[in-house]
Amino acid sequence: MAVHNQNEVIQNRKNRERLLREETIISAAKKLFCAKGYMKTTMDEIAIEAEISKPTVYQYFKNKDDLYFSLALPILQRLVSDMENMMKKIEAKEYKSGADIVNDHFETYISLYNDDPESFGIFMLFQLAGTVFDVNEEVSRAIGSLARERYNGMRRVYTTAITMGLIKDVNVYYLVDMIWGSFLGILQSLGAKTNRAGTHKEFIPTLEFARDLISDAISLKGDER
Amino acid sequence: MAVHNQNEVIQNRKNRERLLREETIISAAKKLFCAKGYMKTTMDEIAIEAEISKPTVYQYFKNKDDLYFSLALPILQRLVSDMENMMKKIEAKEYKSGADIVNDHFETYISLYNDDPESFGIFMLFQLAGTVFDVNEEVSRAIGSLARERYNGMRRVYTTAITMGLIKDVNVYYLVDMIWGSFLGILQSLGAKTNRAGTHKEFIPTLEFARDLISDAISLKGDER
DNA sequence: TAAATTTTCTACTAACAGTTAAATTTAATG
DNA sequence: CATTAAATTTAACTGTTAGTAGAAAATTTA
Repeated sequence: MAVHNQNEVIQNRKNRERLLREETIISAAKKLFCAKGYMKTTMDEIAIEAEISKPTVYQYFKNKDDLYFSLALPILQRLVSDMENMMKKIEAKEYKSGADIVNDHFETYISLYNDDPESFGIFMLFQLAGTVFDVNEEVSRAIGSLARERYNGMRRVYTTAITMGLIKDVNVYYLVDMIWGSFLGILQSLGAKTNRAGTHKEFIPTLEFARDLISDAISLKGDER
Repeated sequence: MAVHNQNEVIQNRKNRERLLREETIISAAKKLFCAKGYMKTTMDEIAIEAEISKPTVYQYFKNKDDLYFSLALPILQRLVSDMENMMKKIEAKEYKSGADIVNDHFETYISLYNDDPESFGIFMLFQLAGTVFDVNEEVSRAIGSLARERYNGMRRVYTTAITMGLIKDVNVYYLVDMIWGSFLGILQSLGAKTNRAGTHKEFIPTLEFARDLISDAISLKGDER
């Protein structure tokens, strides 16, 4: 009993240490990828930055792409938890209008981006990069399933909003796609214009414009309720 | 005189041959990049596909990135010429409503994408790929200046539409950004979902949804004119 | 036909992702 | 303290591929 317990405790510590080292590698990789770009960063450099040897890096990550796209996973995890929050809020009838919901929806995107623009950029790239990278099947599946979860959840939020009479009876598939697409595209096109994502915040007014336009278009006016 | 003439003729033929070979390389590169992706396509393969040797490829293109992004240039050229057409149409007062303009605007994007989804994908990637690729300064500048030209032109189209009383007095900077962004983002997010850009056309209804929503939001209603 | 010029190709280098296996360290156990 | 087991390092290695230098071939000019 005592021994079994001790084993467990040791195992726990080892797992913790493993996670810690994984984080060390990820943070070293992120620093270098962001500073020098994917192509110019070598696995040897990442190992040195993480203060370990190269073969150890490969014990934690299958290959360079795997490591790169692992940086995008926390973004998706937060997207899912943001969605769950919105779900709770609408079920608790905390939203008083369609505009409330759309505002919240955009707000979660903006704060997510602001908190970690670099990872967000990698996440965006991942969606486009099928033809460019040799993406690890496992990472790809993980990202895909989280994205689906989030997407289904957001659709449910808007469906509920329709049944509650907060917004017009629009096709929620298209609506959710359009909101996400607008955000992505605006970020991307303005990032390209300033030629460095994250340095300028010029996309905020455009996002607000888009948000208000969409929110206006789907909100039920006084005489329509 | 005769000799000079001959020189000229020969020079012309040489230029023609050079362009032809360049096209052969581009078309070989495109075929392979699209089939196997950027990473898995080697310069040797491209050379073989183009029926020349590798150093010859490098006589025509500085490096692999240069070759890759050269595929995106025709897309931008067409974007500019589409813009010029819309400019002519609005100056000739051929647009009868704001919806006409927005429809046309989206339509040019859609047909551009349909005509060559692969190149369009590369073009999209270019905007995001600053941190990934070692982009040639020259190509980068060329793309940047064409994009700016197009963007300024589209803004003028909408400004004219406002003065003509076809649409509401909105901020045209934001409007043009939003339309482009919506298109990009919707394409991108649905491409990610089906996991292969260009194979499915599922984004069309979402685009139509976005188009109608935007067009509705900026159009002057009967009682507002 | 011979010299000059341009184009192309053979054969190479340098860099880097990813691996292997033996040596070393670190920690757990009796 | 000695033994066992696990993880890490060392250091060398393989294989691939972007990019190049210099020879060879083709073409143009005289």
